[in-house]
Order: sequence, then C-alpha cells, then structure tokens
Amino acid sequence: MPAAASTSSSATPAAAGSATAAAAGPGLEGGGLAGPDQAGAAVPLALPKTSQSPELLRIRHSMSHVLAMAVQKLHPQAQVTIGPWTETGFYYDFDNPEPFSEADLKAIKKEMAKIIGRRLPLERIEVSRAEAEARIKAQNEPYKLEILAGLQEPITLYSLGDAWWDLCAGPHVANTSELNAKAFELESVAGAYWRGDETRAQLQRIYGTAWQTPEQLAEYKRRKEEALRRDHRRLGTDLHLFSIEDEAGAGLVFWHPRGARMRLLIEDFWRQAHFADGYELLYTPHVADISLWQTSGHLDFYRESMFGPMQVDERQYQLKPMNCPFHVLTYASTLRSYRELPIRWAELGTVYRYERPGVMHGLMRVRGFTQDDAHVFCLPQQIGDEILRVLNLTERILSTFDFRNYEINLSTRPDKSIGDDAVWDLATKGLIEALDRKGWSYKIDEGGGAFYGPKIDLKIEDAIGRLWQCSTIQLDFNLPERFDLHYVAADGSRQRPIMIHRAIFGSLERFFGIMTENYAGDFPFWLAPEQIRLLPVTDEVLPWAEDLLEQLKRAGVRASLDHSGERLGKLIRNGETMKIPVLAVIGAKEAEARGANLRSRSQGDLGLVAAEQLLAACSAANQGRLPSLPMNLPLNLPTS
RNA sequence: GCCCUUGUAGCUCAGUGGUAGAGCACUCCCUUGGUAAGGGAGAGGUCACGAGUUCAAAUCUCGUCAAGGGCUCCA
Repeated sequence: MPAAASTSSSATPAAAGSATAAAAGPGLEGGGLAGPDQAGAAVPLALPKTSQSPELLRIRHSMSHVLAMAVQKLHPQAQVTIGPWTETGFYYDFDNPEPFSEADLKAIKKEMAKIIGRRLPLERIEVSRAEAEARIKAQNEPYKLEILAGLQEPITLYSLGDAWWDLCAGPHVANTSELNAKAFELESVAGAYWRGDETRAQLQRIYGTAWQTPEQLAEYKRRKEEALRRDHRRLGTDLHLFSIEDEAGAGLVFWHPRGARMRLLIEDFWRQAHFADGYELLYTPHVADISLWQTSGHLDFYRESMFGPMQVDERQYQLKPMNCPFHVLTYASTLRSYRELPIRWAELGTVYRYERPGVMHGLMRVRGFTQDDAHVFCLPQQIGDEILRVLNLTERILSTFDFRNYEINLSTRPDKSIGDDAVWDLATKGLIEALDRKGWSYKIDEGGGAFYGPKIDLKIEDAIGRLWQCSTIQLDFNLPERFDLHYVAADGSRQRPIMIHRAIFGSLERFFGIMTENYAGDFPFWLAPEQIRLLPVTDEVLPWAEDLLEQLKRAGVRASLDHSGERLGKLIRNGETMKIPVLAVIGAKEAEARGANLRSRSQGDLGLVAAEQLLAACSAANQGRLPSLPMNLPLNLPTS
C-alpha cells in the first residue's frame, strides 16, 4: 500500500541545486568578474530558483507576457489562457488551431527579442469587473473570461506597450528593457489540459527559461546537460545495467548481470539491516484469488490500475498490485497474543500495476517493480516506538547510499476517513512524537493523510539538489478491520492490532534509478558491479594477472581481467568509460613484485601495491561498504 | 489515455521516391605496446511492425507498438 513505490518525482530537473546556489541571494551580477578565462577551476555560477529571487520572478512573469504577445502577433488565432513562472523559467498555454513546431518556436523567439528591444513599458491597470469583461469580450478571449469569473476584486491588468495586455496580478518589470534578450530560451512545446482537467480542452504549452544574464543562461544549460549526463536510462545502457525490451512490453525491466549484481548487493544489505532491526522476512505469491483485493477494498478503487484478472479453474486470480493482503493473511493464519507484538515482517515483493501508456519513464515509472515492503503489527501504545525505529532504519539504509538530506511531510486526518477520533489522535501523536524524538523537522500536510490513517513521507535530496520521494510510513486502521485481525489481550479479550505499512526504497527499480543519477554512474567501491579491472601491459605478464584475478575472486572481489590485447592507453580508456573504480595496471615491474599499479577513479594514482595489501583493502572496503579503497591499513607486507 | 516529437547495425547518428551509410563496439590478422582511442581486414540491418499510394517506399499516407518532452493519473 505504500504510495511511494510508483510516485513520480516532483523533482525539477536541472534546478538550481548546488550548495552555493542555496547560499547566494538574489541580485547576483556578473560585474567585476571580468578577467581572462584561465584554465582551471571556475567558480560555479549561482542559479537561484524563481521563488528565491524577486528579480527572476518579475523577469519570468513578464517574459511569459512577452511570449504571449509574440505568439498572438504571429498566430492571431491563438487564444491566451494562463502563463505562470516555474522555478527555472515560465510557460504559457495557448489554444491554437495548429500545433506549434520547432520552426514556430524559433520565429516566436525572434519576435520576443524584437518586443524586448522596443523597450515597452509594463503598466498595472486596476479596472472594474465590468470593464475587464468588456475588454475581454472585445477581444474574444473565452479562457480569459473564465479566469475573470474566478477572480476577486480588485481586478488588475498588465499592459505591454499599448497593443497588448493580459489579466494578471503581477508583479512585473517596469519596462522590457529590464529583460535580457540574450538570456532567455524557448525550450519545448507540450500538451496541457485547460485547468489541468483531462476532460477539458487540450492546450499547447510553450516552456521557456529566462535569466538576468547570458552567463546564467549558459550555466543553466550546462546543468541541464549535466542532468542528461546523469540520466539513469543513458547510464543503464552505457554501463550495461538494465534494459527494457519492446518485445516484452513497456515498463518491464530486464536486469543485466551488472545491474543484477548491484541489486543483489543492495538486497543483501537491506536484508541484513532488517534482520538486525528485528524484522523477519516473508515470501508471498505473485498471484492470488481476487477476493483478497475485494476484501481489502482496493479493487473498487484501483481496478483500472491493475492488470486484468485471470480465470483459473473456477476462481478468478489477480496478479498482485501490492503485498499487504498477503502479510495480513499470514498474520491471521494463527491466533496472536499481545505478547508477540510488535510483529515486523518485510518482503521484497514484486508487484504489477497497470500504468497508462505514455506515463512510463525508465526505471522511475514501470509496470512491474519490487517494493521493499514491510508491515508492523503492534499495540496502539507501541506506535511511537515503532515509528521511531522505522525512522532510524530508514536513515541507516538511505545514508548508506549517501542520501543524507531529507524533506519530511506528516499528513493528518482527511475529512473522509474511517476510524475513531481517539485512535487517529493516538496515531498522529505517535508519528509526531517519533519525529520529535528523532529530531527531524517536518511539514504538516493538514488533512493530507490516507482515508485509513496518517502517514509520514520522506523525500531524499540527490547530488544535484533534486528531491525524490522514496520512503513512506503509513498507519492503517482499515485493513485490520476489513480482514478482522485481532490479538488476544492480557485480559483474554480480542483486540485489533494497529498496522504500519512502510517502504524505505519504495521501489527497488526506482531507487536504483535515483541512486544511479545521484552517483552519475560512479558507484562507490562496495557497490560497483565491476570493482577492479586488471590491465596487463604485455602478454608476458598474463600468468601473474590471472593468478591475481583468481586471488581477488576468491576474496569476494568483483574483479576482471582485460585480455583484449589492446594497448594500455586503450585499456585505461575502456575501463574509465565503464567507470570501474579501480584499474590495476600490471607490467613487468608489477609481475616481478607480485602486485599491481593502481589507478583509482576517486583517489587517483595509488602506485604499486602488493597483492596482499590490495586484497586486504578490497575486503575492508567491501565489508565496510566503503566508497573507495582504504590504503592505509596496517599490514605485514613482505619486504622484498 | 491526451498533445507534440521520434523510431535506420549492439551504441551514437547520416541518408527526402531509384542497389543501405559512417564512427565507436564486435571478429580475425599485424603490432608486445607503461596510464583516456596503434594499424589493417571482415562480419553485422525485413530501415519498429502492418496496410495503402506508386513502375519503384527507409523516404509519401493511414493504423499499431515503443521511446522522448509534457499534461492527467499514481494504493
């Protein structure tokens, strides 16, 4: 039931995310930075988000008006609707009989530059509702009329020169001369529903970005490319991690040996962490009688999002879209005493959900995925402790993958919900108490909980500042009720247990994608599918290389030997391209010394290292899940 | 599901109605080379799939599937 599994990210790609960006205030000017571009470390330019910069807000707001004016000049039939700013730019939705093409965008951009060059003033005009209505009707703009109907007085217009105006609350720049014609770009055209309602007209949205200086625009583009470089779909192919095969169907993931190896490492770590934290693991079926989902109540609600049922014998079976009913049945399979609680059960459960065509996205949104699902059955008074326990485990697991910054949301009781006030109260207090004890700050989403209980959602921040929702912790008063779960209390009465659903990765597939982008494919040593590649300089040293390979493999190191016969430069290049953490060059010297010359991606040249030292460092790195080799281990090295 | 764009070799792409192309990767040969591409040869494609137009379709039209950018949805 955890929602995180297939929740798409609210990340803003390439948004300003560096630490410096957060620190820098608005109004950064390039002034005084003039100077020769020396090769070397350039200070990364800060790119504030719109919400952090009143200047950018005015620029982008105004830019969307300039866009709309330009579009109506070139496409007189286009009707205007809305055109807000986004965190990195702006957009405007039009109703136009013809779709806009790339060529149109170019022409529109040119027209926009022209408008900016005319130094047109933007003026705020306050009008009566009647006057606004008259002005809109004169221009035959039905969408604007609809917007007007929803507006409170005072009604304000913004004019752009004397030829164009739009309903708008502002704020804007005072004159288009404050806009930089060399610091904006039209980025893409997309479909968008009027008022976000898929039953209403589909409009054409033009996305753009705008900055104060051309340098900022260039930096923004650079970051977009950086995000592209990190794209897990790109890296998944390049590093041979996984694929999605047309012939098999959309949204179904094939884990190739390298990706599968990594997944195994992740799963092993996950299992170990769970056993250590008092969980037991379950395996449950992939299909089951459809009545399970009737009982749980999800069939009615999510039928369209499930793979269709299959008829087997006299029964209807259903491919599982979630694991919870299975864990519930396992709980109910015998009489439970209060002394057994809390019961913590986890499963890497692969589920299938029907996602509509057009929504799939790499590993982030798929039709078959594995949840790291767990259910805690506990007494009401155990909620606080159990939640805290989950928070601690979540942090332990996420930080192992270098996700250390979280954004946390606590969602409380919605209007339509089931359960006693007293239980909701107790549960919500339990969540808050746990968050406070953990010392994590959080935002409260009032009424944002599920109908069956309150929840905590956690978003992780990646290396380039994007947020991804992964973990979720949900209390559930519904399923215990529907499946009539109980335990025998101290007084011999039967009582309902509280059920906690939680997922830490959410979906293994999705987490793998996020993690890949976070590391940009440069995985930490302990996680890399190929940790060390031995590069023989000549064939003469092959015997030693093979010997060393054998030793490494016996020690559990994921090592390989490149015997392609290419020259060293090529071997190095291939190894670096595949982002292998450690390349071990073996020439005559190394063979003689029974060692290898190490070139680490993260640590640079580590020099000649004896086999014993290498093995020890690798083992230490694997055991400690280290990002790189510890080269300062105390060792009894043979002195030769 | 909706809008726009795209689908040519394993990967990145060129090819606008007349015999299917390049680079990288792959195989073989030469080269035994010391920290990001040595040289040569070869193999590899029902041009996503199906229908249509045409003497002739990778190319034009329609449909299907898939991918990309969005919208909507997401237990």
